[in-house]
Amino acid sequence: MTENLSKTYNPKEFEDKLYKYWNENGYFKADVNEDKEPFTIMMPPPNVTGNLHMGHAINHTIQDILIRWKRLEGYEALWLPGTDHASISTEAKVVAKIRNEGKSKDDLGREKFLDKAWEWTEEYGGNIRKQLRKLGVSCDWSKERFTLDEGLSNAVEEVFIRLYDKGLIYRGNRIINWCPNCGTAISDAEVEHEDEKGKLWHVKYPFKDSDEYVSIATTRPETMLGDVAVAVNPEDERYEDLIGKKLILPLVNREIPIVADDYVDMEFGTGAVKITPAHDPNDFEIGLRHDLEQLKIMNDDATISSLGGEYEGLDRYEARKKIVKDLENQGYLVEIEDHDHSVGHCERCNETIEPIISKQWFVDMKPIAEPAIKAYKDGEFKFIPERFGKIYLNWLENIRDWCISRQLWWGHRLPVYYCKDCKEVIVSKEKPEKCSKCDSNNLYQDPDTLDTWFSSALWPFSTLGWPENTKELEYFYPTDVLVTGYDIIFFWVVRMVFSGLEHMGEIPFENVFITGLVRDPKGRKMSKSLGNGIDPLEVIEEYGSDALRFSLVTGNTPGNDMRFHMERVEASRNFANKLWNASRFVIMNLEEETIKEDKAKKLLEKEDKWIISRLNNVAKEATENLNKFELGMAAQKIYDFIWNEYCDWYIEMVKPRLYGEDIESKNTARYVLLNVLKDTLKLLHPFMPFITEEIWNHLPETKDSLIIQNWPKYTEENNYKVAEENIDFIMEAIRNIRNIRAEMDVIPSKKAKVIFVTLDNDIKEILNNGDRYFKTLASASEIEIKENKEGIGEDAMSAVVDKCEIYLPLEELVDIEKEIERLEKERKRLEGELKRVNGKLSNEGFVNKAPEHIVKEEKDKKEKYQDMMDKVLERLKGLKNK
RNA sequence: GGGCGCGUAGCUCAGCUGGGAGAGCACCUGCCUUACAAGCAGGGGGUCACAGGUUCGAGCCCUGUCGCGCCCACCA
Repeated sequence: MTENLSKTYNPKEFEDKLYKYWNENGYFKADVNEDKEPFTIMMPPPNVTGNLHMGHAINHTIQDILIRWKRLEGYEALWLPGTDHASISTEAKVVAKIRNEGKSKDDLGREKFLDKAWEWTEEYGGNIRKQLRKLGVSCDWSKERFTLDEGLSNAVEEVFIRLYDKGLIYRGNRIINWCPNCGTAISDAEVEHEDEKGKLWHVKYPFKDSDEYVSIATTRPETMLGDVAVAVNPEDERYEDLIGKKLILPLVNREIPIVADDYVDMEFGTGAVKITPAHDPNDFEIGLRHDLEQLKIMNDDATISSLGGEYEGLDRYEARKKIVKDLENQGYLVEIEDHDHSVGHCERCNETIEPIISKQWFVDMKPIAEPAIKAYKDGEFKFIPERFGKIYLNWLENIRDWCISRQLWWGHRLPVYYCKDCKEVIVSKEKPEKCSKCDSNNLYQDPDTLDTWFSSALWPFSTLGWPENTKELEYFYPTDVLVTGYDIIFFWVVRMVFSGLEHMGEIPFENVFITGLVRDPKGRKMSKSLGNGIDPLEVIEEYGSDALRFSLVTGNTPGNDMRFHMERVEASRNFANKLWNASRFVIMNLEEETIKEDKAKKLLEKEDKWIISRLNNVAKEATENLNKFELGMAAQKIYDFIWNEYCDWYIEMVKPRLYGEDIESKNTARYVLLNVLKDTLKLLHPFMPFITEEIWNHLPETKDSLIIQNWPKYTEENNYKVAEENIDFIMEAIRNIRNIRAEMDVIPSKKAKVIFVTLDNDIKEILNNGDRYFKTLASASEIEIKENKEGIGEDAMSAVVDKCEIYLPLEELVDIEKEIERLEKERKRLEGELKRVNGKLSNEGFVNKAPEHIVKEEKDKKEKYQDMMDKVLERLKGLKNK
């Protein structure tokens, strides 16, 4: 006998306490254990200085459910946590901070800036860890990693060097995406394209030696300062004779040639394109083909460079204005057209991206992408849901080289050294003593750092000790599931796959579980700028972690967005409360005397077998759902079982035995109540870890924690089909009696006699031993079983169920009109059913082609409904004759 | 320009390989029945966006239409 639970469910009383208890007892830990199968999840590392939001909440809840479930199933379940240094966003925050102190990055210098950044990281870095604990995440904190820690930094350098040695990393002048605000290059994935209303300016480019001109169109007139040619399609008859001729670039007065290139679309605009190799990716390519000069007319802060002549120093938009005005004044502007086009913005700061030529480091993606494409096509890993595989493939199949150098300080510095004397490039982890080519010791390190995603791409193996061949790496890699949002498939999933294949020779995970976005109640994205974010911690504070978790995984499916409604959290909380009280009931009914399992099993009654059988099947189905990553479905089934079967029916059915005199029957009921509850707690534990553990610890004979119990398994022995059918009949009969009472306004507390009329021996058998069900659950004063209606007055109320009629003779009643109305409703319902069934059965196609068991089902139904219909009609006839 | 998702009860959403339309909330009626009013019992409410097709049978598969949303793209 144990102490009972407190009177009301109050998650605050135990959630934090239990988390500490689990953690301190080492239940979250996983280590190499050859006796067990590993199950591994790598936590997508949140930004080290970030705060918990709903996106984290849903992701981590899903991961925790999977880990807890697998742990219960007996796997060595590793969930490895960590944080990401998030170079660009952390650096931006630190820059803002020192700006508030009146200084700039350059004032401080690199070293002091990094000191500040580490301070910042330490100050804000703990938050996310604490916040995650509130959610109940059962990850192995002893293995926590940070992308900038020593081991991971070593892995990053190792990868850089290996790829460089293989010729897959190179340095070159390319068009990159430049964010003037962040002051760095960014990758294609970090550019967000938005359609904007813009203008298309048509400008005359006159021929050198005639009054004729070519009209070209541009959306960025300021780039004309860097024009070095005009291109036309070689097939274009309009320009056939003009190829090779020279034009004079307006305002600049530079002589530029007309070149022919297939890229030019004859249909668009005038069919002539200005070529600015330093400021447009296509022009860049054309420039290479035609050996054109690259004139970089813009500085890193988006002002016009010294090559821009009189426009030098102007901001890009001021320059645009002035150039348009000047063109107009000088008669070069033909027309201005409205033109919608897509403009790239910095994913971090939303600044308009400037495509600009720049010397950066790149990863040669084609050879690396191919194995990643093949691995997916070969089914080595899969997406849940599958459709995201298309997105993955589409990205990889159209991939361009990855710009990995960033003009930032917070991050992994490139392991690259340059010789000042001979310009030799030396790639090395340590600074070499002298130049390998000219022996000069005049060496300096590349100031740039690597893209944050370069290090997170290695996460699945760098965290396990790579490049060392550790036993952890051997045991836990590849991991089982990655849980992440669809918004970072390109940033991260893709890069982990090709990195895993390249460096480990194996895919990093077998399944990628894609979660949708959690939106606000109106369906908008939660965002800081809208201020519509809902703080998971506040929800936990009010309703408890279990309630939040449960509402995040029910009622939605992988990859689909969901709206967050507090009402749903409340409903989940109510469910927790329901379970809490049911458990209180069980505990308060347990007494000293217990019953041995084998004896109890011999004494099981119908309802005992029924609930055991139902639990058995729910365990089976929920497990099947979990195996298919259908977490919401699994949760729903467990919910329904607890509330609609265990609470609403089993507990109620068993009450008379608990309050009765038959000790053995009483003890058997206690045995079943307790053991079904225990298994139920195990099933629910992954979803609602706190409440289930708390209840578990209050149950007798539960020495160890729930978190390390065994997951319930389906057994044939616990499958009681007949008991299920019997109890189904009883429930159906009770529902009918209740319905009569409710519809006919018979006060429920008032006891009434119930008469069953049946010729069916099985039903007689069920009823003979079952009057206690009807006495408590249907408020029957007594029940009588007859084989015919003799002696039952027409003024009794009645219902018809399968193979049985039910009568409630009530003296003071009876509103016959109302009773007729009720029976008419039933007649209509049966009529509908019969029509449908008869329709099917009279269809030759159906009878001949449908599977046999389906046809038989329909025939059985027909018989049943017809029988019920006959009885209803007979009753109606009798009533109407009165 | 290409790709994808969604449209089911008043609201938010489930519905697995095609075989009698579900849940939660809201609503109506009656209950403070010694686990739970965060509850119990009963009830109303749906041409599954529309139109075709395949099939004995379609919410589910195919084609098209309409509406909403998302992603990708080097449209000067």
